[in-house]
Amino acid sequence: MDAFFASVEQLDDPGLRGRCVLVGGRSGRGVVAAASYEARKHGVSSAMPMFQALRRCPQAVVVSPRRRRYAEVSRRVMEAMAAFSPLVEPVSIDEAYLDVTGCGRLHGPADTVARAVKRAVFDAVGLTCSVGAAPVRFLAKIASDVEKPDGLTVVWPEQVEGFIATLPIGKVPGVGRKTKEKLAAMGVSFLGDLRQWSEPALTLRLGRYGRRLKELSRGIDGTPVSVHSPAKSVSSEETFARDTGDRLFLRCRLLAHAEDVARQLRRNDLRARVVVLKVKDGDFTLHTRNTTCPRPVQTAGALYREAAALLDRYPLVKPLRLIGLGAAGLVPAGAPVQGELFAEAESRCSKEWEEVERAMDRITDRFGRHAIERASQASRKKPGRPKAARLSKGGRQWS
DNA sequence: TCTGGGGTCCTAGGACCC
DNA sequence: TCTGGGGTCCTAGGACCC
Repeated sequence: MDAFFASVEQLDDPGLRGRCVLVGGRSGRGVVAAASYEARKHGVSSAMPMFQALRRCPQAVVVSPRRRRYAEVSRRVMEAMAAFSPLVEPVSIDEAYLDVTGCGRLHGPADTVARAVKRAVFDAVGLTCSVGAAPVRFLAKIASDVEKPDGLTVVWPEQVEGFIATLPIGKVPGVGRKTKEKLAAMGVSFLGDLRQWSEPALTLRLGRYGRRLKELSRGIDGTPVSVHSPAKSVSSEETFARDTGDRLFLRCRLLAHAEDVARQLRRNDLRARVVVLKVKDGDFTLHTRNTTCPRPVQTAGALYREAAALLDRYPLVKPLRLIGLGAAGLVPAGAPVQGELFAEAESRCSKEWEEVERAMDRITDRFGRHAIERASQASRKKPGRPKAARLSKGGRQWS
């Protein structure tokens, strides 16, 4: 999709059409999640710090992201694509691969299909997208980027060799800043340049990815378009308005993230074997600490206990910029557990807490995010001492 | 005035097992 | 008699993607 989040905002609010729109946090420490094409003309791009973007484009309207809305539009886009082939692989909220191998008799040649897909997407959601078509997956992706917005680029089989010969190496998916630097030092500027290099030489310098690049340079990409890929991890994190070393505050935020992650686990009927604590120092160095649980956990309480223990063992030499909690080693919630090996009482206790948290989900779904909170979470959005928990007289507002 | 949040995959060392 | 070979799991960091 073209400038997806920004385009959705312009779609929903006609007052934003034709204007510079930046979607992202406005807290001073945020970055641009999406910039409308009007804003891009002023040198703004996504992932740019918001303050920089606003310096380049002071007239821009900053809009907070509405993830739910984008997810809804995304779902309809994916459905529109599914009409062409059962093989649709969403790779992110605004991008998907479509395998139309063997659909020629039904839909016609590649450019015809591509045009039809663009039309179907526009009819479904009223937004433009850019489509790339090629004999192999990675070239289709690169092609989709050639002409934007509202682009359509086909790399026909007989064009593949020429396309690769002059393709800047940095355009290849997986070649980022570091790899590009390494390759530049080797005298490689275009994907085609890799033809001079032997696979062992590339593997020596780039590891497993060297072999992959060698194949790509020959136009070979065996990666299939696969529909089903279950999540391997879920997480929740936040960057603070100001760096902090306040352990009480950090623990409190950790609990909030534990609740968020637990909600995701429940929604997807999963448990986690691994709990990850993520912290970023004021100087941007990132650290993770993880622990493998004796049996998979699902409740916020259990996630929090593990993460808090990791945090307690983490020496806070410098104040932290970010804290996050992740869950990995995901297993289906119904998967068998060697329950008998654990104390009966402990098992019953965690079962009861799972029930409590599911009840909290139902209340949250119905009455909103802050309809119910743990007492320890009330009034704890900033560093400092917690205020006392309270219960209002009518009993309608619980903290 | 200060660089998000959510992911995936790879690497590498150490513990441990047979 | 101075220490193999193959495997898995765990942990931490890093590159990369949208």
